[in-house]
Amino acid sequence: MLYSHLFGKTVKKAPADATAASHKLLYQAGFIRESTAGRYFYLPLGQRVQMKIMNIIREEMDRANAQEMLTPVLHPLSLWKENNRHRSAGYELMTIKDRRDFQFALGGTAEEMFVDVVRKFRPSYKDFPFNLYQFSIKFRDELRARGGLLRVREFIMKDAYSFHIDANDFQKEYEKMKKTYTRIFDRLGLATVIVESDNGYIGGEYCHEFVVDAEIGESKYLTTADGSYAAHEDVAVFKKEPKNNEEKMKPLQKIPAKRGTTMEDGVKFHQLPLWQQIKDVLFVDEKDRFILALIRGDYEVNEVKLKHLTGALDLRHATDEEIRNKVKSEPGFLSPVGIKDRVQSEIILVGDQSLRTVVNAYGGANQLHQDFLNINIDRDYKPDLEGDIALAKNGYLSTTEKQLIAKRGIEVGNIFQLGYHYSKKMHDAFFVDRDGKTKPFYMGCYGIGVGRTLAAIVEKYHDGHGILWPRAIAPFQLHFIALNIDDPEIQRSSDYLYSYFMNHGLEILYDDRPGVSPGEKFGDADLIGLPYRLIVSKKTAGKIEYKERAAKTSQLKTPEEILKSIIR
RNA sequence: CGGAGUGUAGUUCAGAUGGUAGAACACACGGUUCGGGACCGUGAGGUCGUGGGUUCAAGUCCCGCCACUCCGACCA
Repeated sequence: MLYSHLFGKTVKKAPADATAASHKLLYQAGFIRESTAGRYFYLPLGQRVQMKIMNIIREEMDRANAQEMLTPVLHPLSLWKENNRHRSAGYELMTIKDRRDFQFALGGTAEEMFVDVVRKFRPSYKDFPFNLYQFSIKFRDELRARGGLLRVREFIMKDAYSFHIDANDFQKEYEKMKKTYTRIFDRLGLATVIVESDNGYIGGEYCHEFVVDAEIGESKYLTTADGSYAAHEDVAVFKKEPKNNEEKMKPLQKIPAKRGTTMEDGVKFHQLPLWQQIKDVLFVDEKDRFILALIRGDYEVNEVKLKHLTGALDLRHATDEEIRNKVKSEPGFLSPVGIKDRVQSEIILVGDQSLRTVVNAYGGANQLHQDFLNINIDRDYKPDLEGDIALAKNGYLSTTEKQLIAKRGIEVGNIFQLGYHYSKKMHDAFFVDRDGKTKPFYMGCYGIGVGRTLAAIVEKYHDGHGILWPRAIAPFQLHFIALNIDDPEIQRSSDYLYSYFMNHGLEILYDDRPGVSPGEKFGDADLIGLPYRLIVSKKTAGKIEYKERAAKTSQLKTPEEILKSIIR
């Protein structure tokens, strides 16, 4: 490729509001441009990288016997309605109508489509298992796009869906995909952590994220130093050590308490530890039920766990007005004790197991400036539901007594167990088994965000001057700079070398621009970040200056020597 | 959804108190330079996000809308 013909050029300044390194560099180096928020043009350089990433994913998926196909981007909305997912995913699902008023969803993920195409064949048990995948544009109506390619509203995703006759068979595929993904990210130069996580609106019972460690990432997870445990904050569990269980229960006492409304105010007023306080967080779900989450004072409520325990799809915090008028309590003084007698509408008391690690707890008394002392579970209140609704944090102990470390990372891929989540809800999603009976098929799905992976690579591979592309995905291998190209002799030899390397199958970007200063050409080469830089000038005297992007020094070599060091 | 902020040339920004739209970079042409983002000259490029209002006069003041960015989505 002649640089002089390359569409998209480097610029000195990145947009003022770009904060992510990958965003700035991909912009400055001419790989991407924004269309509207969260929708990007991939310029020729960017698209070359994207294609290379896709090809690596494709090779590894094919190696794992998955089969590539393609589904329409517009999904009939009726399909999404079969399992009511248009509602649960409604907040980020986009819909569109054609001229006949036929409604479509702009696909954000394609489980329904793949179930639909599979059931068209009325499969037999003999046809299983199989794994189908595609690369296609996915639409997510994100509340907020962020960090260049890191969180966007439109992107290419590799999504795969596997179909099985039972859980056993699926389990093998799940493990195979874990290995395949690790191989893929390995080849892309990314070290990934496999993190247990929440299925969210995709559904199913368990799943894992592939996370690249990075401060800029949005995925919060907890891990142990030895890596034996890694789980997303949404699902991470930890040990809730007993506090004062040996203490004797004292009688419940109501006392005046002129204090502020924070947990800290309670600690100061009563001169008692934070952990002895009961934290009461009132939520309202999508059915307008009140949900009072109860937890030991030094812990925080994990909303994802709370949703799972209560079956709520959507939670929001109750307003002060609701606490006063509907629950007949007082912000900052909520208490499970006697609260059911106050509320007319439905209220569900959800207790965290940590409540059982304390006796004689204290907290509000559902009235302004009134507190209870010596509150005891079972005696003074009884949760309707009890379980784990606590948020794991840095420094807590894992269930195996190891320190948990909180980290952030970029979620570049994930694998989901779907089980019967779709096949039981959608009609005809079955196969005919050996015994002649129809049974729902068992599913899994597996996704990789291509653009986000690209951004994650840049986050990992850059320095103060620009990008350092790993060779496997660099848009070109060689950045060939001709200085003094106005000299016909140099022009002739550069042109010759350009074809020489091309003819040897190397991808080469030839900076043939006349009248551009050396400094500018070097700057552009560093910014674009191809793995090898070659220079020809008056000074190189028949040889070529060779330098690897990350290296400090260069050597003079012959074309043959360069070929040898590059084609390893 | 809440809070904060920003919309002026392709980009980064400047345009106190209202009075004929500016710079730098980038771009085009000419010339000089030529191993770490050189320089001189000339030139082209803007419905000041959008709609309304106040005013003799609005980029500037007021109101609505739109777009975009950042923070938060949590302790009752």
